[in-house]
Amino acid sequence: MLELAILGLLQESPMHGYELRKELTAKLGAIRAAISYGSLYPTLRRLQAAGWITEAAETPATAEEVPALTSRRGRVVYKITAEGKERFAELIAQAGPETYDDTGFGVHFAFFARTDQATRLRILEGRRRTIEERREGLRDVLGRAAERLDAYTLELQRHGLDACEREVRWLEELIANERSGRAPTVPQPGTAGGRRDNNSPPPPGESRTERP
Amino acid sequence: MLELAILGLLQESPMHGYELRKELTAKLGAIRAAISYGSLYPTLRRLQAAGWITEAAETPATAEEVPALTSRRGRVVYKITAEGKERFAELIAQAGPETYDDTGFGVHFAFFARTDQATRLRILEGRRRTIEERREGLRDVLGRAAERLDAYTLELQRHGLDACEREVRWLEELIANERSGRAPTVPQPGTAGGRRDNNSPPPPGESRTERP
DNA sequence: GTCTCGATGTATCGGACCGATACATCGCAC
DNA sequence: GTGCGATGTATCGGTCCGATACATCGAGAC
Repeated sequence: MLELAILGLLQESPMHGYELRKELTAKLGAIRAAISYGSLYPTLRRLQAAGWITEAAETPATAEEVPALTSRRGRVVYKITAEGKERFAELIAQAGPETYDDTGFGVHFAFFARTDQATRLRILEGRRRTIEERREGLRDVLGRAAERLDAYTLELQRHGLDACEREVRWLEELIANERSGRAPTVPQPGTAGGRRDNNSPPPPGESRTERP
Repeated sequence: MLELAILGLLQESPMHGYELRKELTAKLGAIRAAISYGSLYPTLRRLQAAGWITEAAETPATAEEVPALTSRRGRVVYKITAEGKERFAELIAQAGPETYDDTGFGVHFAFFARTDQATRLRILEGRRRTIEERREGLRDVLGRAAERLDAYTLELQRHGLDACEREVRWLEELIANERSGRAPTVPQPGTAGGRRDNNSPPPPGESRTERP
C-alpha cells in the first residue's frame, strides 16, 4: 500500500522523505495515522532499487559550491521514473482482496483522480460488497450470539454496524454518481467529458519549489 | 493487542487456537478483520513461555456430561494462569497512546466488562481526545488545503470527518452513561445466562467512586 | 465400500509496517 | 551565544498479516 501511495504522490511532484510523509498524512489522514519513517525510508530504498524512482539533484547543476566543510547531509529528493508510472498504473488497476480492506480501499480511493472510471466502479462495488459482508457478520452476532456477549461488547458491535450501514449508503451515492458520469458529490471541473482518458492529472496547479 | 485479547478471552473459558480465533472474530468483528494464525500461534507460544497461559488436558478425568465419544487428538487447549490474570489486569489498566488508536481502543472497549469504572472513563476520554484531534486535522485539511486536493480526496476527508464527529458524539453518550453509573446505552436485558456454564464474565468489581 | 469435499485444526515463513531511538542542521527567540 | 522546536535521514526490534502446508473428521456422492 505504501508503495502505491508513494508512486502516486511522486507523480504530482518530486519530493524528499519528510515532505512525502507530510503529504501522505494530509492525503490519507482520513483513513490512517501518519506513516512511520521506519516504513517510509526502507520503502523508498526498495522502490529505488526496483528502478521506479530515482534520486533527483537537490541543487542545480551549477557546481558553484562544493561543501566539503560540514559534510552537509542534504535532503534526498526522489522523482518517479517512466517504469514507476507503469508500475503505478498496474497497481492502481489490479484489485485483490486487500484492495477492499479499510486501508487498501482508502489509498486506492485517494488516487481515484488518476484512475479510469471502470476501475473506480469496480473498486467501489468491491468495497461495498466487503462492507456488506462485514455488516451481515455483525448482524449475525447481534442477533444470534447476543446473549453470550456483555453489554459493552454489544454496544461496540452496534456502533460498528451503524458505521457499516452508513458507509454502504455513502458508497451507493458514489456509485450512482460514477454511473451518471459525474464527479464525486461536489462536482469537479475538468474530469467530466472526454473519452477513456485515464491518468489525466487533476488540476493541481502547484509548483512545489524547493528553497534550500 | 493480541496478547490482551487472548488473555481476556481465556478468562471466560479455556480454548484451543481455532476456537480462540472464532471467538476473537465474534468479539472484535466490529473493529478489525479476523486474526491471522500467523499471529495467533506464535503469540500463544509466547504467552505460554511467559507463564501466562498453560496447556490444559483436552479430556479431563471427570467426564461430567460429555463423554469422549469422538476422541479428538491434536487439539491444544490453553487456559489462563494466575500470573496471566495479573498480566491482563496490568494491561487493561495501563493506557499509552496505543490505547487510543482504532484497534487498541476497540480491544480495550471489548473488555470493559472486566475493567473498573475509573479506567473505563479514562480510556473513553482519551479516545475522545484522540478522535477530536483527528477531526481537527481533517477540518484543517478541508479548510486550508482544499484547493490543493482533488475532488475524490476531498470526499474521502469529508467522509472521515463525518465518522469522527459521529464517534465523538457516541463517546460523549458513553461517558455520560459512565458518570451516571449506568451500563452502556441499552441497559442490557437480564443476564439470564447463556448455554455455557463457564461463561460468566460479569464481576467487574465496581467501586463506587462517583464524581460529581 | 470408498471417495471427494468442506470444516476443523496446528504450524511456519517472508514481508509489511510500526514505535523507539539516534543524530545532524536550521532559524529564531531570548 | 544559547537553547529549542522544526526539519531531515536513518536503523532496529517487534508485531502482525497473507500464503502455504499438512493432517483429521463427518457427510453426501456414486
